[in-house]
Amino acid sequence: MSSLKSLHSEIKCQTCGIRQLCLPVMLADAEIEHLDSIVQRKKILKKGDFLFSAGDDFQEIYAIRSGSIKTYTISADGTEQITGFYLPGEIVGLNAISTSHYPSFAKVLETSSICSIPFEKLETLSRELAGLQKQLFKVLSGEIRDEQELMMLLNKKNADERFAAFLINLSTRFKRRNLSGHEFLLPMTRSDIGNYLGLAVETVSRLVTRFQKQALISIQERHIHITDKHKLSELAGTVCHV
Amino acid sequence: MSSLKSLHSEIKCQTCGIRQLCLPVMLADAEIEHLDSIVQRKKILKKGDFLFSAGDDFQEIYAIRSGSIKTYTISADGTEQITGFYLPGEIVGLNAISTSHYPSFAKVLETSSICSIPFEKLETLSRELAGLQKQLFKVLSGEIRDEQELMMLLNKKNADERFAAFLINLSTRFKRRNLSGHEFLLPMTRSDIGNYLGLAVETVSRLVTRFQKQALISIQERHIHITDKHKLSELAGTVCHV
DNA sequence: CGAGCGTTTGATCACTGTCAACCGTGGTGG
DNA sequence: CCACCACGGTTGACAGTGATCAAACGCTCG
Repeated sequence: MSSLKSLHSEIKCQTCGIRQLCLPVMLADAEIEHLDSIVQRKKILKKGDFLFSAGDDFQEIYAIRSGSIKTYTISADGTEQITGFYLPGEIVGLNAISTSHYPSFAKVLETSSICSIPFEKLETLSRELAGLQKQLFKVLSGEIRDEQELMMLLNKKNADERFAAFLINLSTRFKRRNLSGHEFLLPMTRSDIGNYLGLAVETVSRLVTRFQKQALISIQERHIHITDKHKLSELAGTVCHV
Repeated sequence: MSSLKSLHSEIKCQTCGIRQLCLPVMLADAEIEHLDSIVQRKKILKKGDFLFSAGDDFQEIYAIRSGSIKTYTISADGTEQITGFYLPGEIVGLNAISTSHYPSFAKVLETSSICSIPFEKLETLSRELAGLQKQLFKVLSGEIRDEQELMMLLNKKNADERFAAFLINLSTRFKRRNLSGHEFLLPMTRSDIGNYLGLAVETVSRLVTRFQKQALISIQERHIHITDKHKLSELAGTVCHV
């Protein structure tokens, strides 16, 4: 236990491998120390654990250090709607600020290491550190923007284009984390993908097989290899930057 | 001209009819004066005018005083996607913070009075006024949340439910502005509605006529009267709070 | 080893998009 | 002043994409 604690206390924003993706990105070393002093490391969470549930009191936001999370809401009639997948360096819980209760569930998709940040303290600190405030605004604004892009996707694109866009998006995000953008592990099930993209599981499954036949990708279970990123990007209606 | 100027200078956050919906909501009187000092009143804008276009340098965010705005993006293949409609007291331009360029167009739907707020100054001021910072965070967070709700709508609901939800949403927002929630003017065309909801114009038109036959609403041109809010809410999959 | 979940594949069907035609209105120019 | 056009809106006929229903298979985990 003490060894575990010492292990955790070794984790610091200053030395965190993904700090350039996370809140510290615009801060000087001395400022990062301030931020670090209010960040709490959490235990490692396992698949199926909840970061928070809809209705819980909003106290903190969460930064993913490793692993992945899905957030989803449940509507009156019980249907689940996945609102996002979160990768290392991304912040979860921002949609709770406006109402002081989390409006969604956050479920861990695979063993993950999470930092929790008390939001009141973060607010206070960001009044002292202009760079921190700026970054917070950027993260919030970026999330709005991402969702607007997703809206366009759901409104105007067919199944092929949605799935292609989804894969390209994931690829881009993995790459930004210095992981391969061509070969990675899907953290979510086909069913999750379908739910997120507004498609039936069966449709996603058919897309997987068809995209393989068309030599755009090759998949074994969750392990995906993007073999023709250019065509995939074209399909997605975005420009390929590799 | 001087009379126009004096007219404009009379407009102040302190006495603005919608200040309890807008940024000043959590501020003390003295603090509102600070805010007011950085807010610029703009000329009255007319239908078809642009607040900003995609690609423009991001300098300021805009608060609607009266009238209405639509924001939309244009994708590579030229299709337009409306991302939101904005009513008095709502803030436009927040999705530009993360990239320093507006990612969308903002077009005026009817003669509107708009306040513009230089964002850098607002950022600085919000480091002094905790209430202002809090409200900014809330507005940003609220926008994320609204969009997630919209996502659910686009992903999981059929045409009837989408249109019902759209009307209920508008009704609620008008009511919060002390306008009638039962009778109001739609600021946008059928085509806009369809674009926003991911439906063809023809489908929207058919919905209008069918909802009238079902005695849920009655519409003359843009003038809508919600006659059975309860059933409409049920259809929308939300709970009716009237 | 069995149960349950995740995945795949096939057959069918319906919602909604697309195409087409038409009406009314408002604006423009000859 | 009128003719014309552009635009917003409505209605009908038809077709296609993707949902739904059904069944079967392979993993994983208790």
